[in-house]
Amino acid sequence: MLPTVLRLQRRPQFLKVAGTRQKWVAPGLILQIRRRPQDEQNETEAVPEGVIRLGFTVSKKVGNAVQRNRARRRLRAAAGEVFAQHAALGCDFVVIGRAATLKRSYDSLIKDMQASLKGLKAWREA
RNA sequence: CCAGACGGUUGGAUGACCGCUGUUCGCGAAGCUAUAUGCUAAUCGCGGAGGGAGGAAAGUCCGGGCUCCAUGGAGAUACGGUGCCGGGUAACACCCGGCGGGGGCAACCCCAGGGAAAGUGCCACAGAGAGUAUACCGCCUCGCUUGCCGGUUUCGGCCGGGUCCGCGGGGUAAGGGUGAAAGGGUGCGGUAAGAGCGCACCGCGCGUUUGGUAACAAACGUGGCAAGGUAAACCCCACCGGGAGCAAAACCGAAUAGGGACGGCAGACACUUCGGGUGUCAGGCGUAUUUCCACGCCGCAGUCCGGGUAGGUUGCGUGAGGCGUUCGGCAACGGGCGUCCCAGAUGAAUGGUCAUUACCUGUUUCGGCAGGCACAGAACCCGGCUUACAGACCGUCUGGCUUU
RNA sequence: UGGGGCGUGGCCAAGUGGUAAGGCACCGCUUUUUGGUAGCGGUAUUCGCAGGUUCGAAUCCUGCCGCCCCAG
Repeated sequence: MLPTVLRLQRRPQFLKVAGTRQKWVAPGLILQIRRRPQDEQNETEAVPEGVIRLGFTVSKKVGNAVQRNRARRRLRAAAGEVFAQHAALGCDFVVIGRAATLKRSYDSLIKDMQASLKGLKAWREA
């Protein structure tokens, strides 16, 4: 049974993840992580236990709208393969696209993602 | 064949695996009920079918639809916009046809193209003079003085001439020079020299006639040159414009706090602006429970109502719609008939990966190999404009060369 | 979506129709034993890009490009 993967949908959620200052920079992407504390359940946005939440950010530095869309789609496809299998439970992630995301091959992108999870000690064997 | 002008179409293809998001159908969950072999507005899951970025989706420069706000009607002022004429259109700053001006051998292209005899302003430098024109050089004429020439002489001068120089008065605007621009141009006549002073042609203004719906054009007559440029300087004239925007707007509506209504329970005293408020004691609640003390909070507990936040739903795609055909029109476009339904997201889908292939470039041992494959992503919708764009294809026309 | 502003030497910038000030920086010279200071001289501008109006445009008009800010 694979864990549920939800999407981050609000700007404050993204800011919370960025506020932890925990990140890993890979050639094809940047990964930010926030481990949700247990006592967050009594807040308004209660999230069930063991759920992985994921958000994507691609800034205007990457290129025009077409290039930004393409970068986000490649990251989303790669994350769909990696995160449900190997990401630590109960964490929020933000994946940031870089200019190299467009040029980098798909295999390298997946390896970048796996290395980032291991680097942040959020790797979980399937 | 080469060079060019104009108009239009298109914006790679196929397959495999894994996904995303609407629509629709079926089943199930779930919910409701009269508990049955019933029902389905919304929600979730599974399966089937079918749909899923553009010519510019872009810039947000114009014009509309739609929604709300304001507004009794009409007008004026201010502000902003538009600006040859006619037509098209829901409307436009758009489009079509025509006129005028400019460019090109031509096809064809470009033009904010109303008013400068209503007024104001500006026209640097240069130049004599820059807007009631001017007079520096020059040209002509008149006068004077000196020199000069001729005559005469009593040798002091006098008379005449007026080529040269100078001074003064007048005439002139042809020539020189300055400038972006010097107050019509060329020629002939004319004159002391000149000048629209006169004449011819051209240009310009005015009038009439003819053609044209009109802009305008042509012809004839006439004026005798007056009226420099600039309105993308102020301005004048004509016409148009209420404001804001789908994060508009409508509906549903949690928690918390606050507001109101209802009846129930609830005390006394003091002060007071007599609605109520404040203080003391009493009372209630909380600190697991009970009693006392202490502390904190306070009218208590309940039912209902309205506004309204988060959030959700609608707005939201049948439309000034696409395609085909026919009729009218030079055309833009309009009418008729037939046919089709064609994206709907909201941290935002429309894809990811791989393979084959088309095309282009380089290289080649002619087997291949390497690289590239434009501009660019809907966000309420529509009509335009502007800007970006690798290539491919089609049609019409112009000039040149060659051949027949 | 709506609104506003800016773009001038390498940097900061003035100039609102008449041919682009000033300061810092840079280079050279003088002064000084040397360096600094001080003084003198010099360099470099398609005025963001393109078109138009005008005799003439950084300036006026139109269309683009880039950057910044504000409101929701």
